[in-house]
Amino acid sequence: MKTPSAAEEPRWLTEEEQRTWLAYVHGTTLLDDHLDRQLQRDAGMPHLYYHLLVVLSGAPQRRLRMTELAMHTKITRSRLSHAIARLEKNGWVRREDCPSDKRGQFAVLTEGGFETLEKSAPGHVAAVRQALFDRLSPEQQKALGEIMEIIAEGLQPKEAGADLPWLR
Amino acid sequence: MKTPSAAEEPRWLTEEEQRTWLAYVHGTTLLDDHLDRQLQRDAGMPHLYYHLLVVLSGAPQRRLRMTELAMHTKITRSRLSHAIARLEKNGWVRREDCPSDKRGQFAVLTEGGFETLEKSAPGHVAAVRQALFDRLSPEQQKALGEIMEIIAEGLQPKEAGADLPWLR
DNA sequence: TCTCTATTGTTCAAATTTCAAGAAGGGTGC
DNA sequence: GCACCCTTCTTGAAATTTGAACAATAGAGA
Repeated sequence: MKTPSAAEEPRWLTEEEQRTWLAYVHGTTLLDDHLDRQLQRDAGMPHLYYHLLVVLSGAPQRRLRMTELAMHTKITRSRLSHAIARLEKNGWVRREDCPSDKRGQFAVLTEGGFETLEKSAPGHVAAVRQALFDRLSPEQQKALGEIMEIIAEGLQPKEAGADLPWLR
Repeated sequence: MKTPSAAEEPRWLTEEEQRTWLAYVHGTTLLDDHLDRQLQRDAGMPHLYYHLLVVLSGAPQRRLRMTELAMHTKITRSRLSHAIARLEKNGWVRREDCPSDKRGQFAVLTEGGFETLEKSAPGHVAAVRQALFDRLSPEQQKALGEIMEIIAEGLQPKEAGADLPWLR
């Protein structure tokens, strides 16, 4: 008979799981750092900020409500508020009031923001290629996509009350 | 004849590559956030700090030179200095002078730090399992480990002059 | 020994992120 | 209209991270 569930010995990671997890932490830490530096150097902003511009550039009329943008980028609205404020100072984004909801704000990619994006996109793509795609076989690329989609989906449960960053 | 290489059209990501990359960004962003919150709630520290304790606990005599610890965790010495200072305030780590190199410092896991680790480890492992391993097939786990090792290796070139965080 | 360069680790200030709180509008039921 | 709760977004302070500069020591070579 086993001990009560509250005192159950946790299922530790196997050695192979530990290796996998450590590789995950190392790989993501190094890649984050690498892209943040590359973009800070070549575009004057960290990766997240660059990604915000990318998402805006692909949205209808290059604009998105704050909460939607937070949702698309998987971050909190607070973090987004600060980030947009900074991008606004750079002249790369401007805010616009939402006509149908007086609480709402649009983040709009400016022409200057778009140009900055165009200038820095080649370097960024090259960095992602060099660090990631150029090193992986087609099978590994496919696997990585599937794996990351599973992880992302798992952390965004559909149920009400889920702890999602953009609802905090 | 093609245009000079400096003006070469960059190799943009294919649609599938874009999906993979977006999934990567989403998955890692959400998982980072998830673990930081879980550990902040249950152990009173972010994931990196927890990981520092883990690495120290596995080192000989539960101690490591600062630069070694930075190397093991893929971060800069500056970041590590701040982190260790905070962990020291918590009583989870202490510093010790290195007898053979007067510049050197050891970060040493204290008994209190070890106990904190023991208390929070089950919850952390459970979170990693739930978010990652429980959702992936054995093949996917294997693939993820291999992929992340490739990425990590690629970002740590052996050549002199490489831009490694712990040498900055 | 002396000099020059490299390594080690820290520090300050600026930038970013987190967290808790709050202002303001929307929407429902009465 | 009003009371109530929810959503939207922002704000300020604390925590963390980055980047540059620095002091101290190590190590190599003349």
